[in-house]
Amino acid sequence: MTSKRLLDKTLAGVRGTGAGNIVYGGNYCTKTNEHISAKAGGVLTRKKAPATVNGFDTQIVDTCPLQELSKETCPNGNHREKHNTKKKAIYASEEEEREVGPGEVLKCNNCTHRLSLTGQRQEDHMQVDSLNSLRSMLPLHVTDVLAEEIYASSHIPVPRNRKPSGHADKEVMAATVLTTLSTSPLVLNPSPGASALWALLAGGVSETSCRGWKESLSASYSSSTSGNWSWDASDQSVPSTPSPPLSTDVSKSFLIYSQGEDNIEEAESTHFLFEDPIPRKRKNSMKVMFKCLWKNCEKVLSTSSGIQRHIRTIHLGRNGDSENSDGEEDFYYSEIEVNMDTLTEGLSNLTPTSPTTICPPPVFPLGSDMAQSKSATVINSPLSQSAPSTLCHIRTDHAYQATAPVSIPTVSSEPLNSHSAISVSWQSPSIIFKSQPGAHVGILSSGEKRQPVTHTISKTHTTTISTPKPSTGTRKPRGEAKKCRKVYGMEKKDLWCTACRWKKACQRFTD
DNA sequence: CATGCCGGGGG
DNA sequence: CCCCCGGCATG
Repeated sequence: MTSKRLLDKTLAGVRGTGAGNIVYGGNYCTKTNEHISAKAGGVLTRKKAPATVNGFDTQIVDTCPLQELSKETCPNGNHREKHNTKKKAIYASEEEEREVGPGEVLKCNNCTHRLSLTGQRQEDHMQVDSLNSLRSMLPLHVTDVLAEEIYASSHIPVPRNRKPSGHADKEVMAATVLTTLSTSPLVLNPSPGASALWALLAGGVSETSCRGWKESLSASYSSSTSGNWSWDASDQSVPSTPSPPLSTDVSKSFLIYSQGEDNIEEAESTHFLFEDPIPRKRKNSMKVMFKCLWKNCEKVLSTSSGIQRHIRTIHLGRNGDSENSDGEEDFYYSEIEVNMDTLTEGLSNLTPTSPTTICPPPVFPLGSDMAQSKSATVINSPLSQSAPSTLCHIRTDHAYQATAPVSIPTVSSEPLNSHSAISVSWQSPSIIFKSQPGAHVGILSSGEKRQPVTHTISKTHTTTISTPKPSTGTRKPRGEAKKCRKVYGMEKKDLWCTACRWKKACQRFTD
């Protein structure tokens, strides 16, 4: 390849990376998502993408801050899935995309955000200025892209009123952005390149030269990051195949983590997933990050200064530039070692607790609630988040993962439908997994019974999870509804439903 | 104790 | 299957 070409590629890669983050999150959500992300990514080119799709993406991007974004990703993915066909087609015409070329549109597998270098997205107006400032700090093109992407994708919440004043501020912003970014995309690939990136970030963005970036990026992408898979410009095949990494072995590890629930299935068959993955993933995935401990703030930055700034400006309401801090910020953040994988997961939910944090899931009883966690856990153990109103302590230990397998079986009973896996009741906003309620679940609970609790809830859960085997041992608690016997009375026994007559569980008045 | 059901069993 | 019932768990 010509150097030029290379360059382009690299650039593309960069972009892709940016976008990738988010998408990645999506992946985590579910296996399905992986496809989605890939596809979606393909599609996304703003120009070309169908309005619908676009709209969707855009919306998300614009509207949500990083955290939300991550959440949204999943859903997004779903939607996308729906459109997949379309997308596929689009993807198919890679050529088209290609034509666009690096300069013009960012293409990544991921999608979510592709910006034109030239133009900001309409939505971004508000932040344009900040963006610009950011840009100035970064090396040339790449920077540009990066920044934009970052912005676009993560939308770091920056006080709008706060205008970047001076270099310092800019730096801060940049740092913030980058950091944020780190949470997302880069994280995904714990490749050397990534580290380089990190280093860069930490060091001060502006310093690095384009080249350096490129190099590192390219290196990371080409080699270790199988993850980038999708987006590799050269790799055209990817698009068509939704599931990215599968083909490569590297992907293996990726898969495991990335494909959330679905993995379960796989996991089942392949135990190695759980047993083995941990070590593997750890390899290069640990990173030191700084997490904001402020209540409800899950911000995690890669640099201490960044986090300090964040705290200072966002939480303490001090001036961004006041470089001199009394050190108060120190109280509000902590250093954490983040496992990239985990992070990613977190990304997907990015909820309250930072992505980084993961609380080991409680034991899983068979409770339905747990089930959810199970599923999640099984996969990535993202859910842990739910619990953590407080943060559990950071540093992820995947110990619980070990447990995961156990639960799997249960879960597995579920359908392996595509996305199914996680249906998550976690529907809370944060949800990660996409749940498409429809199909997969459901049925399990059928006759089996009534769970004492509220129907709604129980239903959901029940469905989601495989119902703990009711029959054996545990008898279902008596239903509340009046049964035939009570309703009709012994005298009218003939009116009873057969089940009642047989002394079986009433079929007519089910709870 | 009345119910609701499970686990069996006979036809 | 269809019918029944013993018996246990619950409220």
